[in-house]
Amino acid sequence: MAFWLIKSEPDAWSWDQQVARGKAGEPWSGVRNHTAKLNLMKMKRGERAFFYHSNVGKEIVGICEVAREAYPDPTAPEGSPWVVCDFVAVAPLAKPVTLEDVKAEPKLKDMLLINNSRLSVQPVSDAEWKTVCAMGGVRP
DNA sequence: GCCAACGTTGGC
DNA sequence: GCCAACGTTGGC
Repeated sequence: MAFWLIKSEPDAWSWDQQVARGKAGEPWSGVRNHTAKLNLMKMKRGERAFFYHSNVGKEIVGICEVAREAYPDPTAPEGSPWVVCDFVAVAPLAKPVTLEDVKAEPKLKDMLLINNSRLSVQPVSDAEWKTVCAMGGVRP
């Protein structure tokens, strides 16, 4: 069971919009980076990911779940290598965990959110998952 | 609005 | 295959 973090600018696609999609879920389209793509391809149905608002807010706002494993990105040209997974919203954090909070917590010093801030789909370790959940006031 | 980090492109 | 130039992301 792996854990992940996915980023979106709320101006483009926000947590509220994700919640509004309900069980139908939403394809995570637009990834055009090979490292991020590889992470999408590793995701298994039922695995969970933090939903992070980049640029505006700069905080982890919720938890979502992989509803459909990687398949070709419908927004990419035919024959291109890009893929999407579908995600459904599971629960909001009782208290969003900001980038500042993450930086201030020594246990989270190795998070890619800090060390590779441009990667839009990243793995999260078990320990990091538990720590962020505790800070956010939700069950891991 | 600026700039650092990173990825991609193209000349050699 | 190297590296300079350029574009994009995202924090500040």
